[in-house]
Amino acid sequence: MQISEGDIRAALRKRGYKLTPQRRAVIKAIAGTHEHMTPSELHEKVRRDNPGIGLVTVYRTMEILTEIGLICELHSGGNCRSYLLRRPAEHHHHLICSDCGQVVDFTDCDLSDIERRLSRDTGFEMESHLLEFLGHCPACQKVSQRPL
Amino acid sequence: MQISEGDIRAALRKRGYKLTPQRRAVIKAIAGTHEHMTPSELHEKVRRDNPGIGLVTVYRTMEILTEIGLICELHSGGNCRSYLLRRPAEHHHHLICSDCGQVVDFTDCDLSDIERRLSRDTGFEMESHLLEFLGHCPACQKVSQRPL
DNA sequence: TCCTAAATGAAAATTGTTTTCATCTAGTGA
DNA sequence: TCACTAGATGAAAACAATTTTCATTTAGGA
Repeated sequence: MQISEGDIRAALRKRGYKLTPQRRAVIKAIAGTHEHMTPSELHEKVRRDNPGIGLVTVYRTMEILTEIGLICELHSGGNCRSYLLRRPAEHHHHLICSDCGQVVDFTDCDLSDIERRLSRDTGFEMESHLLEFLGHCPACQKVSQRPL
Repeated sequence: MQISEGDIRAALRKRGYKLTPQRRAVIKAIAGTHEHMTPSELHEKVRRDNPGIGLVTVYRTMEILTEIGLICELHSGGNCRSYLLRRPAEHHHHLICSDCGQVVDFTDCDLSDIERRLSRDTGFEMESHLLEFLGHCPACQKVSQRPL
């Protein structure tokens, strides 16, 4: 785990947010895996250790963590709001296993040439892009090939 | 407009679906623009000419049209379920104006090399990918630069 | 034209998300 | 260390999006 609590505390404080036990619990839960989770999945996970925490708090924490840039939002696979701890600090993309939800980050795909060309051809002023790959990780491939 | 009613009828019939007046109205509404629309936006538009049509029917029609491959789903810009008439038959991507919703299709971006390399490096079996660009179209840039 | 599987719309049910509000607390300053 | 206050919390309500149910209607084949 490369993110220390101190870093988080500093990032929160910079914007006037407090580091509460609830937020710490939510962060711990999302930092403990590299699968993406919806707010309710995360809530369920958080509740195992901290039964008192409400779903609303998870929603609110996700909002803040996204703003701070500590987590990423994923879109593939139907679910519009699935969250993931941000690992590489720099711009990167995701390769997602549609079976187990595991995510591989990759940074070595540069779309800026394409972006520039598209911008030139269409006159669009570019704002952002969304790139995700969806597939089956090696472990899940084995499982599905195993005879029942 | 490159899709004829005959094509649609044939595509529907092939899977045992009927071409009802309601479906025709929904298809007409989505084919009349190249902006992406959510089910309720589409519903609103359809109702202008056909007041009786229910939102449920729009949902059901979207499902079928997606299955048939007549429309695409867009993800950028928060909205998870926004639909667009499919124009190029072949694999393509979208460049979306985040102000007016206008969409430009582009086919000349081939991710298959990247996909292959990623697959080789990670052992993933690739299933699909999601690529969208978000920006401001020339017309909307002008509007926002105009002094108030 | 008749018949039947499929489609429809209204309403209810379900699910996901946001807002409201009374209460509580992290973190600052004395 | 303590008191204070802006910010955070949880429960409940409100709101929004989506799906299901069901009685009725209808497209399209026989």
